[in-house]
Amino acid sequence: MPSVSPRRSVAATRETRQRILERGLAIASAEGLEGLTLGRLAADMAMSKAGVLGHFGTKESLQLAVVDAAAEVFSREVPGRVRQAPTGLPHIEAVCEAWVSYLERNVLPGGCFFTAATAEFDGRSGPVRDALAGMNALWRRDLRIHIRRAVSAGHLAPDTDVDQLIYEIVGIMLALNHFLQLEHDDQAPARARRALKRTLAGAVRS
Amino acid sequence: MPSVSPRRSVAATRETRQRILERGLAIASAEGLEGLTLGRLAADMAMSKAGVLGHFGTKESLQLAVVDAAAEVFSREVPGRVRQAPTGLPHIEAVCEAWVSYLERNVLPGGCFFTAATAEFDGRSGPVRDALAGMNALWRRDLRIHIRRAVSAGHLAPDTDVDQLIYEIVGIMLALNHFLQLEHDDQAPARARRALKRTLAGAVRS
DNA sequence: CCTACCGATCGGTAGG
DNA sequence: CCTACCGATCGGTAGG
Repeated sequence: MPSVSPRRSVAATRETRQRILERGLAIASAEGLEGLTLGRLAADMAMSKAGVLGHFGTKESLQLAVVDAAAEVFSREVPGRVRQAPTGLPHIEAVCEAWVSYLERNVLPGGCFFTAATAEFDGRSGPVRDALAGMNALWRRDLRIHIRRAVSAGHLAPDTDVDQLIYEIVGIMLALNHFLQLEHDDQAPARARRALKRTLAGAVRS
Repeated sequence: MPSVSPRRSVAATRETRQRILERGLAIASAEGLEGLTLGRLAADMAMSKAGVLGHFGTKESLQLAVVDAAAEVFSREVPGRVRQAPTGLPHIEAVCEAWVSYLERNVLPGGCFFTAATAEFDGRSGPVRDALAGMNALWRRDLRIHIRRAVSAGHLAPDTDVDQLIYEIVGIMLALNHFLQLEHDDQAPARARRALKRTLAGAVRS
């Protein structure tokens, strides 16, 4: 007979942890990953600071967990929505459209978490910065694979500068987040789509 | 006979204030405008917190003064360097080149102050956010004027979508700052120049 | 420009 | 998961 019946079941604990992370991600997207304080998060959750901290140990662990939670949301909302798209250029177009749509729908109150957190931490050092850089690198790697496939399939020109194309796509997305968050410019998604169309058209095999 | 001989001359006080702002701008570009704390700034300046605060009154006033100082540096380094460029497309090209060069030379340790501060404050409200939004709007207005002149001069196509062009240029610059700060990618300036060339070429009168 | 404070909040710990 | 703390730091003030 196992010594069970803890105060809270493992499942309930895990659920609380997930709720904390969802709230933390929303706060961090709008107010920054450093602005996400234990006191603020605890107040939002109607918990004590110690209760929140108990799930993570340190603030840095909380920040790393929020980065992971952000990656999960992004994966679900962008690559996760286009798995059915045909390989090559159609897949790239679908990924870009899902990305624009993700920002357009304001899934997180502060826009793209990674854009905000990266700008916040790019001048620092440590595990959080490294985790953010790693996520950015992973995402670029994903893009790179799909662009290469589009070249192999003959959709894009054989001399396509893959890193140049990634650079330009990232710029279009950074601008979209910028104009949405700072100017609340509802024409920004249309501009992003136009810019993406023009940029991809310039790389199409002629 | 005026009651003069204060402890410090007006000129010396102004100079100290300027030194504080220069240091504050460097800190803020790397660690954020909120991460610029009075204690940190005072320690860097080998002054007391009260000594620093005396020049500004409140932290918010310090932040607003840093925003103004950033605008002065940017004006000097970008538009200030291309006043001799001929009106129209050559002026736009010169401005973009000065902008890339400004980021390439790492004038501020954390890259573009406005990019970092805008990302930090775009989800908030208040005078600092408003000042940053105003500076962004001023700069876009400047770009818009030069693009319109290039259209009038017949350098750019008459049906040029001015705001679309601004959007794409801003995206290229945001990406430049992103890849420089996060990846220390020394190929990023070349990519920015290539993207600018392609984008402007697409708008040239055919 | 300084010293000497203030209340509030920070991340974190002890103990239950 | 809580209460009750801790030392450090925050922005800011008083008084000189």
